[in-house]
Amino acid sequence: MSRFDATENRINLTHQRFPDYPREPAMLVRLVKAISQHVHDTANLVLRQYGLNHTDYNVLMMLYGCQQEGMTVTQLRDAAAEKSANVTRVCNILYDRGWMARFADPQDRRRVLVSLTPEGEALVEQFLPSMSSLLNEYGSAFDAQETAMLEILLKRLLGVAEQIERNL
Amino acid sequence: MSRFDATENRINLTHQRFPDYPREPAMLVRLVKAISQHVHDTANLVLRQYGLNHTDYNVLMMLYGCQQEGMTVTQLRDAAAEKSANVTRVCNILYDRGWMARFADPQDRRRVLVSLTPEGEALVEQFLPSMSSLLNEYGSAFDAQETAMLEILLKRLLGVAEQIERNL
DNA sequence: ACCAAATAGTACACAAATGAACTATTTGGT
DNA sequence: ACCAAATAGTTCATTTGTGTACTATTTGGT
Repeated sequence: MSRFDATENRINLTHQRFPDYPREPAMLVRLVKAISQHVHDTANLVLRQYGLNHTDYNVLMMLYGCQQEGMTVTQLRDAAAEKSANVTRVCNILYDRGWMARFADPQDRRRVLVSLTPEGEALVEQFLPSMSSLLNEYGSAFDAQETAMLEILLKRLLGVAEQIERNL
Repeated sequence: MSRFDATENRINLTHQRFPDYPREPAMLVRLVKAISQHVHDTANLVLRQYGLNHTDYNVLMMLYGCQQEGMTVTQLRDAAAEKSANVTRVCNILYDRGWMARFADPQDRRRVLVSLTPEGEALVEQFLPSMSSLLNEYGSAFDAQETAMLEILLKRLLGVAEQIERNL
């Protein structure tokens, strides 16, 4: 019995009490929230042994997957889907631990470029097996076709969510 | 051009550098995170006029959709998918504002039962139109079949995520 | 009946996230 | 050329979220 049943029952009853409350999107949004929380919590458990948390990991992975010599903090903010102030906070931590390098962008003096240090690269490659295993477990929920379908549907939902936020 | 493209490019490159890093589930997990964040941010904007934030809303909705006279804090924790300490924190706020009632459970002296006050019910019904509109906008991304498919797939992913966490 | 283990909810210290303000720099319009 | 508006990144105060410890109560095994 999933804990989500409790959530679902509440949503169904809300829809009955207030018929304009749209059951389906409410469910989707709650499911997304619950999954995100679980992933976050589990990732935190896995990453603890490396002295990291999920947010650190997200930022590090975006740096690892960067093909230029460095990326701006704004690029990192977008890729990691974190607020600017939080990116700065996490970057400070990573920098203090020697995993991140910072240098001025010669093309725009407002900008700071950030990249992984060799120690940072080594750290990432240290935790990548564990995190890959975890991700594979999530992926095991679906076959290839379902995975592709889900990616398409989620991308669409994200597109709409981004649009809604822009229009506010 | 979605900001998610930046994320996707980093994931693709990471997969090239480290082929065991599973591109598909990494994408799914990142999409879920991004959507959750957008929903959270937008909900906060919408709810601000009522003096509420997204977490408050989530808790209130679980209370509104409760058919018994009250629910235990543990039930609320499960339904709202929040940590116990956070539920207590939010309940304190709602209680202080007169939106929530608290009383002892006659059947188990460890338990506290919580429910909406009439003012709390009125508050919920005040913001329900706005939040319903927002949810309908998210739902507009899909037709009925896609919605049903997405709900099924996300429920499965949540089931796996819950299982993984239990096994740790 | 007794007692260890489990449970319920809260307090509290701390971590993580965020909004707003800020300074420096760049851009775009006149 | 000038300047207002926009941008980049950081700081900082505050809010939000969480892990752990705690007390009281209940459960389950002997």
